[in-house]
Amino acid sequence: MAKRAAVSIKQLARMANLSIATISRVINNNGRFSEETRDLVKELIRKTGYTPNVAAKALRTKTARAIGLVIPDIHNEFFLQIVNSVEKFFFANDYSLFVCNTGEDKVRNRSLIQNLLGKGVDGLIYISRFPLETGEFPIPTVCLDRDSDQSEGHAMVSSDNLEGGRLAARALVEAGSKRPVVVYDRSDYVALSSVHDRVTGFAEVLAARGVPFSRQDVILTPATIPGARRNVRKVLESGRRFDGLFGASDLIAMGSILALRDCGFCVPEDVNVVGYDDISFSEYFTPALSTIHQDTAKLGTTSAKTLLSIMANKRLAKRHITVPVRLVLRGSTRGAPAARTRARHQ
Amino acid sequence: MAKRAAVSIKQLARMANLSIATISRVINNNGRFSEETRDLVKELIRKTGYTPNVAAKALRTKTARAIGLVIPDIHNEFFLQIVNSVEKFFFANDYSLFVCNTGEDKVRNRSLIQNLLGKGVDGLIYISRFPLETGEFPIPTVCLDRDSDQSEGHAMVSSDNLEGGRLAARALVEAGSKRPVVVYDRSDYVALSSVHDRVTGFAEVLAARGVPFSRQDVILTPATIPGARRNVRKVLESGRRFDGLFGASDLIAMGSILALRDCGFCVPEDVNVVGYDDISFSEYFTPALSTIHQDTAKLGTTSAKTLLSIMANKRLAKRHITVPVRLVLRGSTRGAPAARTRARHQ
DNA sequence: CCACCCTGGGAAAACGTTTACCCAATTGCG
DNA sequence: CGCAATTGGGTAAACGTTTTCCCAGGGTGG
Repeated sequence: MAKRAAVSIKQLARMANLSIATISRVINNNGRFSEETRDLVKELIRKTGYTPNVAAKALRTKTARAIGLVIPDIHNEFFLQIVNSVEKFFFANDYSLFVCNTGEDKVRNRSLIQNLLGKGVDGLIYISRFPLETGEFPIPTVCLDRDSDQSEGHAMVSSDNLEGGRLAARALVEAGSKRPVVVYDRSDYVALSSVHDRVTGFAEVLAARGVPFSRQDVILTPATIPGARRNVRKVLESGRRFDGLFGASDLIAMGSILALRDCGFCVPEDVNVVGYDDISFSEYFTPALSTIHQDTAKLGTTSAKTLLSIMANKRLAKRHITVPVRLVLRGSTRGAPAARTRARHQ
Repeated sequence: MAKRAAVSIKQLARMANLSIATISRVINNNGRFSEETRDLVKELIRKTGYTPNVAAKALRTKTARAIGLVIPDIHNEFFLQIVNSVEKFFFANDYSLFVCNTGEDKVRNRSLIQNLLGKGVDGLIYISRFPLETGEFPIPTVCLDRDSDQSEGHAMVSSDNLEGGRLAARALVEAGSKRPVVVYDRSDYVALSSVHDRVTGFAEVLAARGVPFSRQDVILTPATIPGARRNVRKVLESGRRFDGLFGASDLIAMGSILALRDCGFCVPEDVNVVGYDDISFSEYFTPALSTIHQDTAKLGTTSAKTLLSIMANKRLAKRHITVPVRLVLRGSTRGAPAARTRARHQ
C-alpha cells in the first residue's frame, strides 16, 4: 500500500474516467451526478485514501474553514478549559482552530493577530487585555471575558462577574466575616472588566449589608500563588488584620491562604477565604477552597456558537451575552458542608 | 485606513509598476533585484499592510510550514507544558502548529491524523498511546514519551523514565520505607513504555537493595485523583499495609495521599509518598509532594529540534534521545527539608 | 413530430503564489 | 571596439480546488 504522494482529484478523475468537476461535485455533494457515479467515486476515495488539499480549497473558496483563538496564558487552567470546549465545538463543526498564546505580551499579541489574518481565518475568539484596534480587524470576532468595542460588529461573551462578586460577598458575611478584604492584580483590575466587575459586585453587597469596606481594604498582588503569598504576608506582617478574604482568582486565594498560614492564622477559623474560577485543584487544596465556579464549558461553546452566528451574518439578539456563575462552598469558609478532604490530624 | 480586502501581490505589482515575480522575489529575498526596488516594495508592503496568502503559498510550494502536535489530554499539565515549549520553539522558527487533542480516543486519534495530513503539515510530534500504523504516515515524525516504530524514520524522545523509577525507589528506601508499593494505571502500563520503564527502574533498585517487592505490591487505578483515592482506599480497607508508595504520576500520588488520610494514616509519618512529573501544584499540595521532576521544556524543545533535523533530512546521531530527570524532595517523604508550606496547627 | 426541459457531466477560468526560463541592457575584458 | 558575462526583471506555467457556463441526449407535452 505504498500509494504515497497524495492523490489528487485529478488522479481520481483519470481512474474513474470522469472529469475533475464531477469528482469535486460528489465530494462536496452539490451539483448533479448519478447514484452510480457517486458510489464509484466514494469507493475510489476510500481505496486511495484521498484527502483533499486544504490549501487549494482555501485558496479557491477564500475561506480557510478555520478560526483563531487567542488567549493570554495557556498555563492558566481557566483559559485552558475554554480552549478545550471551543476546540471540541469547532472540531464537531468541521472547523479547525489556531490557538495563539500571547503570554500577555503586547507585541506577540499583534504579531499573532497578523499571522492569523494571513492564514485567512474566518473568525476570531479573542481573550486578551489588549483591546483590538478598531478597524484593524475586519473579520467576525467575539471577545470573551473582556471588554470589547462593540461598534465593530464584535460581540462579547462573559461570565456574570458582577453576580460572582456578590456571591462571594454574601458567602463571606454569612460565614461571619465582619472585616473583609479583596485581593487582586492591579493591572488586571484596570484592564479587565471581569476583575473590575467582580470587585464592584463584591463592594455593592457589602455596602447594602452595612459591612465596612473601602478602598483601603484591598491588597494588590500579581495573580500567582507565590505573588499573592508574598504580598499578603507583607500586609499581615505590617499588622493589618481582617477576617474575610476574597481572591480575584483561585490562584490568588491559594497564595493568600499560604500567607495566612505562614503568619499563624487558621483558615477558616480566623479568616474565611473565597476564590474565583473553581479550577480543578481548588477541591484538593488544604483547606478545600470555597470559590465562585465559572462554567468554562458554557463560556466556550457560547462563544463558539455566537461566532458562528456572526459569521453566518445572522443578527444577534444581544450583543453581550452573560453566562451564570455559581458559589461552591468548601472548607475555606466556616459553616461549609464538612470538607471531604479533611486530614485526620486536625 | 479602510484599505480592507486583502491586498495581493498583484496589486503591489501594479502599484509599483513591477511584475508580480519581482514582488515575490523581494518578499522572499531570493532572486535578483536592485536596492531601490527592494525599498520601494518594502515600503509598499508596510503601507498596505500586505500579508501573504498562506494558502496560495502552501499550494504552490507544497509545504504548509506547519507542523502537527498530537497529545492525549490537554487537561494534563504535563502535556500542556510540552505544548507550550514546542509552540514557542516553532513560533520562533516561523512554523505554525496544529495542536490536536485526542482525548485518548482511538477514532478521534485517527481522524485527527487524517486531518493533519490533509492540511499538509511538514512534520509531526506525536504523543499517544496508539502507535502510528506503519507506512500510514509518510512525513517526518518524532514520538514523544512513547514507543515508536523506528523503522519508519521516526525518532523518539523521552524522559529517562528508568532512572526516574530508580530515583523514586532510592528516595523511598532512604526515607525508611521497608515495604513499598507502586500504583499505576494498568492500561498505561501496557501501552506506555514510559510507565513501564518507571516501574522497571523502581523494581530494579528495590531488588538490588534487598527490599521485598513483587508483582503483588502493585495497586491498579485510573490515573486521576479521585480514581487513585478510591482504589487506594479500597486496598487499605481490605487490610493491606505498606509504608512507602510510588505513584506513576503526581495525580495518582495525590489521590493516594487523600486515601491514606481518609483511612487515618499520616504522610509521611506512616507512609512515604513520591509522585512523578512535578506538576505545578505538587508544591502546594498538603503535604507538599516529593516527586520526580520531568524537564518538560527540554522535552518539548528537544522534540522540536529533532523534528526539524529530520525534516532537513539530516541524519540523526541517535534515534532515541533521552532527557534527564531529577528528584525533588518535599514534605511527603520523611527527612525532607522542612516543608515551606507547613501549617501552624500541625 | 417538434419544441421544450431536465439530467448528467465536461471545459476552463480563477484563487495568489513561486519559479524556471527568457530577454534587454549594462558592465567588464581583452 | 566587440563580445561575453552579469544584472534586473518580465512571462507564464503550475499547484489542487470550486464553480460557471455549456452541451448532449433523452424524456415529455402539445
